[in-house]
Amino acid sequence: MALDHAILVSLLEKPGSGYELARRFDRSIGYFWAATHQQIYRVLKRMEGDGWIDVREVAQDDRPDKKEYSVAAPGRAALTAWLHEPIEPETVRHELAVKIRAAAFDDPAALVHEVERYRRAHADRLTRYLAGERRDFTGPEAPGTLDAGQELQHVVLRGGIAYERMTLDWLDDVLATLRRLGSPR
Amino acid sequence: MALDHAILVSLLEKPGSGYELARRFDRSIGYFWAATHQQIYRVLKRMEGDGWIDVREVAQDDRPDKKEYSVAAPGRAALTAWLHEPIEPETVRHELAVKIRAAAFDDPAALVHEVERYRRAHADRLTRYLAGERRDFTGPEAPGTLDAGQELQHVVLRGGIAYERMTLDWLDDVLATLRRLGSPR
DNA sequence: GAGATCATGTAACTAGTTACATGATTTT
DNA sequence: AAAATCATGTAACTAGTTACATGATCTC
Repeated sequence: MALDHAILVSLLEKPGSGYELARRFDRSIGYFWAATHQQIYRVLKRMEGDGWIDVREVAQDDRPDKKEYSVAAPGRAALTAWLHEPIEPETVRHELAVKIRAAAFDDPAALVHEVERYRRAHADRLTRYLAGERRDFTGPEAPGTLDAGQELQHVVLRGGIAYERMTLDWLDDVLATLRRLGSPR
Repeated sequence: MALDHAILVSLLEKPGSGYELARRFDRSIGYFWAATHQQIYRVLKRMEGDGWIDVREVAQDDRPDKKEYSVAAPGRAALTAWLHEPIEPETVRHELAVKIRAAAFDDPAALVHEVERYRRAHADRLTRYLAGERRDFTGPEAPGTLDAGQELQHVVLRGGIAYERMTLDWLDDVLATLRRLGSPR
Protein backbone atom coordinates (compact mmCIF):
# COMPACT_ATOMS: atom_id res chain seq x y z
CA MET A 1 0.00 0.00 0.00
CA ALA A 2 1.81 3.05 -1.24
CA LEU A 3 -0.78 5.77 -0.55
CA ASP A 4 0.65 6.00 2.97
CA HIS A 5 4.09 6.49 1.52
CA ALA A 6 3.01 8.92 -1.17
CA ILE A 7 1.41 11.07 1.55
CA LEU A 8 4.52 10.84 3.72
CA VAL A 9 6.70 11.98 0.81
CA SER A 10 4.37 14.87 0.08
CA LEU A 11 4.34 15.90 3.76
CA LEU A 12 8.14 15.68 3.94
CA GLU A 13 8.37 17.91 0.89
CA LYS A 14 6.00 20.31 2.65
CA PRO A 15 3.66 19.86 5.66
CA GLY A 16 0.01 20.61 4.97
CA SER A 17 -3.66 19.85 5.58
CA GLY A 18 -5.76 17.05 4.12
CA TYR A 19 -7.32 19.56 1.79
CA GLU A 20 -3.94 20.76 0.58
CA LEU A 21 -2.79 17.16 0.07
CA ALA A 22 -5.92 16.47 -1.96
CA ARG A 23 -5.00 19.37 -4.23
CA ARG A 24 -1.44 18.11 -4.59
CA PHE A 25 -2.88 14.75 -5.60
CA ASP A 26 -4.74 16.54 -8.38
CA ARG A 27 -1.39 17.58 -9.81
CA SER A 28 2.29 17.03 -8.93
CA ILE A 29 2.49 13.80 -6.92
CA GLY A 30 -0.97 12.85 -8.14
CA TYR A 31 0.31 12.50 -11.70
CA PHE A 32 1.95 9.28 -10.51
CA TRP A 33 -0.32 8.22 -7.66
CA ALA A 34 -4.01 9.08 -7.81
CA ALA A 35 -6.08 9.61 -4.65
CA THR A 36 -9.29 11.33 -3.65
CA HIS A 37 -9.83 13.46 -0.57
CA GLN A 38 -11.90 10.70 1.07
CA GLN A 39 -8.99 8.28 0.84
CA ILE A 40 -6.55 10.89 2.06
CA TYR A 41 -8.53 11.85 5.16
CA ARG A 42 -8.97 8.20 6.07
CA VAL A 43 -5.26 7.43 5.76
CA LEU A 44 -4.27 10.61 7.62
CA LYS A 45 -6.47 9.54 10.53
CA ARG A 46 -4.90 6.10 10.60
CA MET A 47 -1.34 7.39 10.36
CA GLU A 48 -2.05 9.90 13.10
CA GLY A 49 -3.35 7.07 15.30
CA ASP A 50 -0.19 5.10 14.59
CA GLY A 51 1.98 8.07 15.51
CA TRP A 52 3.47 8.34 12.03
CA ILE A 53 2.42 11.97 11.66
CA ASP A 54 1.81 14.92 13.99
CA VAL A 55 -1.13 17.32 13.78
CA ARG A 56 -1.21 20.98 14.60
CA GLU A 57 -4.40 23.01 14.63
CA VAL A 58 -3.82 26.17 12.62
CA ALA A 59 -6.24 29.07 13.06
CA GLN A 60 -6.59 31.13 9.92
CA ASP A 61 -8.12 34.59 9.64
CA ASP A 62 -9.04 34.64 6.01
CA ARG A 63 -10.21 31.02 5.73
CA PRO A 64 -11.61 28.15 7.81
CA ASP A 65 -9.14 26.71 10.31
CA LYS A 66 -7.16 23.69 9.24
CA LYS A 67 -5.14 20.82 10.66
CA GLU A 68 -1.56 20.86 9.52
CA TYR A 69 0.10 17.45 9.36
CA SER A 70 3.83 16.79 9.44
CA VAL A 71 5.90 13.61 9.46
CA ALA A 72 6.96 12.26 12.87
CA ALA A 73 10.01 10.07 13.46
CA PRO A 74 8.13 6.71 13.25
CA GLY A 75 6.60 7.79 9.94
CA ARG A 76 9.96 8.68 8.55
CA ALA A 77 11.32 5.30 9.70
CA ALA A 78 8.40 3.52 8.03
CA LEU A 79 9.13 5.38 4.79
CA THR A 80 12.79 4.40 4.88
CA ALA A 81 11.89 0.76 5.55
CA TRP A 82 9.49 0.79 2.61
CA LEU A 83 12.10 2.37 0.37
CA HIS A 84 14.42 -0.57 0.99
CA GLU A 85 11.78 -3.17 0.16
CA PRO A 86 11.99 -4.77 -3.29
CA ILE A 87 10.12 -2.95 -6.05
CA GLU A 88 7.20 -5.11 -7.10
CA PRO A 89 6.27 -5.17 -10.78
CA GLU A 90 3.32 -2.85 -11.38
CA THR A 91 -0.05 -4.49 -11.92
CA VAL A 92 -1.30 -2.91 -15.11
CA ARG A 93 -4.94 -2.11 -15.77
CA HIS A 94 -5.28 -0.63 -19.21
CA GLU A 95 -8.96 -0.29 -20.00
CA LEU A 96 -8.42 1.06 -23.51
CA ALA A 97 -6.45 -2.05 -24.50
CA VAL A 98 -9.39 -4.21 -23.40
CA LYS A 99 -11.78 -2.02 -25.39
CA ILE A 100 -9.64 -2.26 -28.49
CA ARG A 101 -9.70 -6.04 -28.33
CA ALA A 102 -13.45 -5.91 -27.63
CA ALA A 103 -13.92 -3.83 -30.78
CA ALA A 104 -13.25 -6.97 -32.83
CA PHE A 105 -16.75 -8.10 -31.78
CA ASP A 106 -18.38 -4.78 -32.62
CA ASP A 107 -17.70 -2.01 -35.13
CA PRO A 108 -14.04 -0.94 -34.85
CA ALA A 109 -14.76 2.41 -36.49
CA ALA A 110 -17.21 3.25 -33.70
CA LEU A 111 -14.28 3.57 -31.31
CA VAL A 112 -12.56 6.25 -33.38
CA HIS A 113 -14.30 9.23 -31.80
CA GLU A 114 -13.67 8.03 -28.26
CA VAL A 115 -10.02 7.35 -28.99
CA GLU A 116 -9.69 10.83 -30.47
CA ARG A 117 -11.14 12.31 -27.28
CA TYR A 118 -8.82 10.18 -25.21
CA ARG A 119 -5.88 11.35 -27.35
CA ARG A 120 -6.79 14.97 -26.69
CA ALA A 121 -6.78 14.32 -22.94
CA HIS A 122 -3.24 12.93 -23.20
CA ALA A 123 -2.13 15.83 -25.39
CA ASP A 124 -3.43 18.22 -22.71
CA ARG A 125 -1.59 16.31 -20.04
CA LEU A 126 1.66 16.53 -22.02
CA THR A 127 1.16 20.27 -22.37
CA ARG A 128 0.72 20.58 -18.60
CA TYR A 129 3.83 18.48 -17.90
CA LEU A 130 5.91 20.56 -20.29
CA ALA A 131 4.65 23.78 -18.71
CA GLY A 132 5.58 22.40 -15.29
CA GLU A 133 9.04 21.49 -16.54
CA ARG A 134 9.59 24.97 -17.97
CA ARG A 135 8.34 26.54 -14.74
CA ASP A 136 10.32 24.42 -12.27
CA PHE A 137 13.38 23.12 -14.05
CA THR A 138 14.63 25.70 -16.56
CA GLY A 139 15.28 28.67 -14.34
CA PRO A 140 18.33 30.92 -14.63
CA GLU A 141 20.36 28.45 -12.56
CA ALA A 142 23.38 26.77 -14.08
CA PRO A 143 23.30 22.98 -14.32
CA GLY A 144 24.25 21.37 -11.06
CA THR A 145 22.58 23.94 -8.87
CA LEU A 146 19.46 21.87 -8.30
CA ASP A 147 19.32 19.93 -5.06
CA ALA A 148 18.73 16.16 -4.96
CA GLY A 149 14.99 16.57 -4.34
CA GLN A 150 14.57 18.75 -7.41
CA GLU A 151 16.72 16.46 -9.57
CA LEU A 152 14.59 13.49 -8.54
CA GLN A 153 11.32 15.36 -9.15
CA HIS A 154 12.65 16.29 -12.56
CA VAL A 155 13.54 12.73 -13.56
CA VAL A 156 10.06 11.58 -12.52
CA LEU A 157 8.54 14.37 -14.60
CA ARG A 158 10.72 13.39 -17.57
CA GLY A 159 9.20 9.91 -17.20
CA GLY A 160 5.72 11.38 -17.37
CA ILE A 161 6.65 13.36 -20.47
CA ALA A 162 8.15 10.29 -22.17
CA TYR A 163 5.02 8.30 -21.29
CA GLU A 164 2.69 10.88 -22.80
CA ARG A 165 4.73 11.20 -25.99
CA MET A 166 4.84 7.42 -26.41
CA THR A 167 1.09 7.24 -25.75
CA LEU A 168 0.29 9.90 -28.34
CA ASP A 169 2.32 8.05 -30.98
CA TRP A 170 0.64 4.77 -30.11
CA LEU A 171 -2.82 6.36 -30.23
CA ASP A 172 -2.05 7.57 -33.76
CA ASP A 173 -1.22 3.97 -34.63
CA VAL A 174 -4.48 2.83 -33.00
CA LEU A 175 -6.51 5.40 -34.90
CA ALA A 176 -4.91 4.44 -38.23
CA THR A 177 -5.65 0.78 -37.51
CA LEU A 178 -9.27 1.41 -36.51
CA ARG A 179 -9.86 3.55 -39.61
CA ARG A 180 -8.32 0.96 -41.87
CA LEU A 181 -10.56 -1.75 -40.43
CA GLY A 182 -13.60 0.49 -40.65
CA SER A 183 -13.24 0.97 -44.39
CA PRO A 184 -11.89 -2.32 -45.72
CA ARG A 185 -10.53 -2.48 -49.23
CA MET B 1 -15.23 -2.42 -13.52
CA ALA B 2 -13.51 -3.86 -16.53
CA LEU B 3 -12.57 -7.31 -15.27
CA ASP B 4 -16.03 -8.47 -16.32
CA HIS B 5 -15.42 -7.09 -19.76
CA ALA B 6 -11.88 -8.42 -20.04
CA ILE B 7 -13.21 -11.90 -19.24
CA LEU B 8 -16.03 -11.53 -21.76
CA VAL B 9 -13.54 -10.53 -24.46
CA SER B 10 -11.33 -13.48 -23.62
CA LEU B 11 -14.29 -15.88 -23.69
CA LEU B 12 -15.47 -14.46 -27.02
CA GLU B 13 -12.01 -15.01 -28.42
CA LYS B 14 -12.20 -18.58 -27.11
CA PRO B 15 -14.49 -20.24 -24.53
CA GLY B 16 -12.71 -21.84 -21.59
CA SER B 17 -12.62 -22.73 -17.90
CA GLY B 18 -11.73 -20.48 -14.98
CA TYR B 19 -8.37 -22.15 -14.82
CA GLU B 20 -7.70 -21.50 -18.49
CA LEU B 21 -8.76 -17.88 -18.09
CA ALA B 22 -6.38 -17.52 -15.16
CA ARG B 23 -3.55 -18.71 -17.40
CA ARG B 24 -4.54 -16.27 -20.13
CA PHE B 25 -4.41 -13.52 -17.53
CA ASP B 26 -0.80 -14.51 -16.84
CA ARG B 27 0.00 -13.65 -20.44
CA SER B 28 -1.89 -12.30 -23.47
CA ILE B 29 -4.87 -10.33 -22.14
CA GLY B 30 -3.23 -10.20 -18.70
CA TYR B 31 -0.45 -7.99 -20.05
CA PHE B 32 -3.04 -5.22 -20.09
CA TRP B 33 -5.40 -6.28 -17.33
CA ALA B 34 -4.06 -8.23 -14.36
CA ALA B 35 -6.26 -10.68 -12.43
CA THR B 36 -5.77 -13.67 -10.12
CA HIS B 37 -7.71 -16.92 -10.22
CA GLN B 38 -9.63 -15.96 -7.07
CA GLN B 39 -10.96 -12.83 -8.73
CA ILE B 40 -11.77 -14.69 -11.91
CA TYR B 41 -13.77 -17.46 -10.22
CA ARG B 42 -15.72 -14.90 -8.24
CA VAL B 43 -16.62 -12.87 -11.31
CA LEU B 44 -17.48 -15.98 -13.35
CA LYS B 45 -19.94 -17.02 -10.65
CA ARG B 46 -21.55 -13.60 -10.64
CA MET B 47 -21.79 -13.38 -14.42
CA GLU B 48 -23.25 -16.87 -14.56
CA GLY B 49 -25.87 -15.83 -12.02
CA ASP B 50 -26.70 -12.80 -14.14
CA GLY B 51 -27.06 -14.93 -17.26
CA TRP B 52 -24.16 -13.21 -19.02
CA ILE B 53 -22.33 -16.48 -19.60
CA ASP B 54 -23.28 -20.14 -20.06
CA VAL B 55 -21.55 -23.09 -18.42
CA ARG B 56 -21.02 -26.56 -19.78
CA GLU B 57 -19.54 -29.39 -17.70
CA VAL B 58 -16.80 -31.02 -19.72
CA ALA B 59 -15.61 -34.48 -18.67
CA GLN B 60 -11.97 -35.04 -19.49
CA ASP B 61 -10.18 -38.38 -19.54
CA ASP B 62 -6.64 -37.26 -19.04
CA ARG B 63 -7.32 -34.45 -16.53
CA PRO B 64 -9.83 -33.37 -13.89
CA ASP B 65 -13.20 -32.32 -15.32
CA LYS B 66 -13.76 -28.65 -15.97
CA LYS B 67 -16.52 -26.13 -16.50
CA GLU B 68 -16.37 -24.46 -19.86
CA TYR B 69 -17.79 -20.96 -19.97
CA SER B 70 -19.00 -19.15 -23.07
CA VAL B 71 -20.61 -15.77 -23.61
CA ALA B 72 -24.42 -15.65 -23.71
CA ALA B 73 -26.47 -13.01 -25.51
CA PRO B 74 -26.96 -10.74 -22.46
CA GLY B 75 -23.21 -10.82 -21.81
CA ARG B 76 -22.50 -9.83 -25.34
CA ALA B 77 -25.04 -7.01 -25.09
CA ALA B 78 -23.40 -5.81 -21.87
CA LEU B 79 -20.01 -5.78 -23.58
CA THR B 80 -21.35 -3.75 -26.49
CA ALA B 81 -22.96 -1.26 -24.11
CA TRP B 82 -19.68 -0.90 -22.19
CA LEU B 83 -17.78 -0.41 -25.44
CA HIS B 84 -19.92 2.60 -26.27
CA GLU B 85 -19.41 4.24 -22.88
CA PRO B 86 -16.88 7.10 -22.74
CA ILE B 87 -13.28 6.07 -22.07
CA GLU B 88 -12.34 7.32 -18.61
CA PRO B 89 -8.79 8.57 -18.09
CA GLU B 90 -6.71 5.84 -16.46
CA THR B 91 -5.93 6.28 -12.77
CA VAL B 92 -2.19 5.86 -12.55
CA ARG B 93 -0.43 4.18 -9.64
CA HIS B 94 3.28 4.26 -10.28
CA GLU B 95 5.03 3.04 -7.16
CA LEU B 96 8.54 3.53 -8.53
CA ALA B 97 7.89 7.23 -9.13
CA VAL B 98 6.87 7.61 -5.47
CA LYS B 99 10.02 5.76 -4.38
CA ILE B 100 12.22 7.99 -6.52
CA ARG B 101 10.79 11.09 -4.88
CA ALA B 102 11.13 9.42 -1.48
CA ALA B 103 14.82 8.78 -2.21
CA ALA B 104 15.44 12.51 -1.70
CA PHE B 105 14.96 11.85 2.03
CA ASP B 106 17.27 8.84 2.07
CA ASP B 107 20.33 7.78 0.08
CA PRO B 108 19.52 8.00 -3.66
CA ALA B 109 22.34 5.59 -4.56
CA ALA B 110 20.73 2.88 -2.39
CA LEU B 111 17.92 2.65 -4.96
CA VAL B 112 20.28 1.81 -7.82
CA HIS B 113 20.30 -1.95 -7.34
CA GLU B 114 16.53 -2.16 -7.05
CA VAL B 115 16.06 -0.06 -10.17
CA GLU B 116 18.50 -2.28 -12.03
CA ARG B 117 16.47 -5.34 -11.03
CA TYR B 118 13.28 -3.58 -12.07
CA ARG B 119 14.89 -2.69 -15.40
CA ARG B 120 15.77 -6.33 -16.04
CA ALA B 121 12.15 -7.33 -15.40
CA HIS B 122 11.02 -4.85 -18.04
CA ALA B 123 13.72 -6.00 -20.47
CA ASP B 124 12.42 -9.57 -20.03
CA ARG B 125 8.90 -8.42 -20.65
CA LEU B 126 9.96 -6.68 -23.86
CA THR B 127 11.67 -9.88 -25.00
CA ARG B 128 8.47 -11.84 -24.37
CA TYR B 129 6.35 -9.29 -26.24
CA LEU B 130 8.70 -9.35 -29.23
CA ALA B 131 8.69 -13.16 -29.25
CA GLY B 132 4.88 -13.08 -29.21
CA GLU B 133 4.85 -10.62 -32.06
CA ARG B 134 7.18 -12.77 -34.15
CA ARG B 135 5.11 -15.86 -33.37
CA ASP B 136 1.66 -14.41 -34.04
CA PHE B 137 2.07 -11.55 -36.47
CA THR B 138 4.90 -12.23 -38.89
CA GLY B 139 3.77 -15.43 -40.50
CA PRO B 140 4.02 -16.19 -44.21
CA GLU B 141 0.80 -14.24 -44.85
CA ALA B 142 0.84 -11.20 -47.06
CA PRO B 143 -0.18 -7.89 -45.45
CA GLY B 144 -3.92 -7.54 -45.32
CA THR B 145 -4.63 -11.19 -44.67
CA LEU B 146 -5.08 -10.77 -40.92
CA ASP B 147 -8.65 -10.51 -39.70
CA ALA B 148 -9.88 -7.58 -37.61
CA GLY B 149 -9.36 -9.44 -34.33
CA GLN B 150 -5.74 -10.16 -35.14
CA GLU B 151 -5.08 -6.62 -36.33
CA LEU B 152 -6.50 -5.26 -33.09
CA GLN B 153 -4.52 -7.69 -30.94
CA HIS B 154 -1.43 -6.62 -32.85
CA VAL B 155 -1.95 -2.91 -32.28
CA VAL B 156 -2.43 -3.55 -28.56
CA LEU B 157 0.79 -5.57 -28.51
CA ARG B 158 2.60 -2.77 -30.37
CA GLY B 159 1.46 -0.50 -27.54
CA GLY B 160 2.99 -2.86 -25.00
CA ILE B 161 6.24 -2.95 -26.95
CA ALA B 162 6.35 0.85 -27.21
CA TYR B 163 5.66 1.11 -23.49
CA GLU B 164 8.49 -1.25 -22.55
CA ARG B 165 10.98 0.50 -24.84
CA MET B 166 10.05 3.90 -23.42
CA THR B 167 10.32 2.51 -19.89
CA LEU B 168 13.79 1.06 -20.51
CA ASP B 169 15.02 4.40 -21.85
CA TRP B 170 13.54 6.22 -18.88
CA LEU B 171 15.06 3.76 -16.40
CA ASP B 172 18.48 4.46 -17.93
CA ASP B 173 17.82 8.14 -17.29
CA VAL B 174 16.78 7.33 -13.71
CA LEU B 175 19.90 5.25 -13.10
CA ALA B 176 22.16 7.97 -14.47
CA THR B 177 20.45 10.52 -12.21
CA LEU B 178 20.67 8.34 -9.10
CA ARG B 179 24.35 7.60 -9.75
CA ARG B 180 25.12 11.26 -10.29
CA LEU B 181 23.44 12.19 -6.99
CA GLY B 182 25.18 9.34 -5.18
CA SER B 183 28.62 10.58 -6.07
CA PRO B 184 28.36 14.38 -6.08
CA ARG B 185 31.13 16.43 -7.60
C1' DG C 1 -27.85 36.71 -1.12
C1' DA C 2 -25.63 33.30 -4.38
C1' DG C 3 -21.92 30.82 -5.84
C1' DA C 4 -17.08 29.60 -5.34
C1' DT C 5 -13.50 27.99 -2.59
C1' DC C 6 -11.67 26.13 1.68
C1' DA C 7 -12.02 22.54 4.94
C1' DT C 8 -13.31 17.99 7.03
C1' DG C 9 -15.60 14.21 7.31
C1' DT C 10 -19.17 9.48 7.25
C1' DA C 11 -21.38 5.49 5.03
C1' DA C 12 -22.13 2.09 1.76
C1' DC C 13 -20.42 -0.32 -1.72
C1' DT C 14 -17.13 -2.48 -5.07
C1' DA C 15 -12.82 -4.34 -6.26
C1' DG C 16 -8.45 -6.43 -5.28
C1' DT C 17 -5.10 -9.12 -2.29
C1' DT C 18 -3.55 -12.73 0.67
C1' DA C 19 -4.04 -16.88 2.94
C1' DC C 20 -6.06 -21.16 3.22
C1' DA C 21 -8.27 -25.48 1.46
C1' DT C 22 -9.38 -29.57 -1.32
C1' DG C 23 -9.06 -33.06 -4.66
C1' DA C 24 -8.04 -35.28 -9.37
C1' DT C 25 -4.62 -36.73 -12.54
C1' DT C 26 0.19 -37.09 -14.57
C1' DT C 27 4.87 -37.42 -14.46
C1' DT C 28 9.14 -38.71 -12.29
C1' DA D 1 5.61 -42.33 -3.15
C1' DA D 2 6.40 -37.49 -4.20
C1' DA D 3 6.07 -33.56 -6.92
C1' DA D 4 3.90 -31.06 -10.62
C1' DT D 5 -0.04 -29.66 -12.98
C1' DC D 6 -4.97 -29.19 -13.52
C1' DA D 7 -9.06 -27.63 -11.44
C1' DT D 8 -12.19 -25.07 -8.22
C1' DG D 9 -13.19 -22.77 -4.58
C1' DT D 10 -13.86 -19.99 0.58
C1' DA D 11 -12.65 -16.44 4.04
C1' DA D 12 -10.71 -12.46 5.81
C1' DC D 13 -8.78 -8.40 4.92
C1' DT D 14 -7.26 -4.08 2.53
C1' DA D 15 -7.87 -0.56 -0.74
C1' DG D 16 -10.55 2.30 -3.74
C1' DT D 17 -15.00 4.47 -5.40
C1' DT D 18 -19.31 6.86 -5.06
C1' DA D 19 -22.64 9.26 -2.69
C1' DC D 20 -23.87 12.07 0.90
C1' DA D 21 -23.19 15.70 4.49
C1' DT D 22 -21.79 19.93 6.93
C1' DG D 23 -20.03 24.33 7.77
C1' DA D 24 -16.78 28.49 7.34
C1' DT D 25 -15.21 32.20 4.61
C1' DC D 26 -14.72 35.03 0.39
C1' DT D 27 -16.02 37.20 -3.85
C1' DC D 28 -19.38 39.05 -6.84
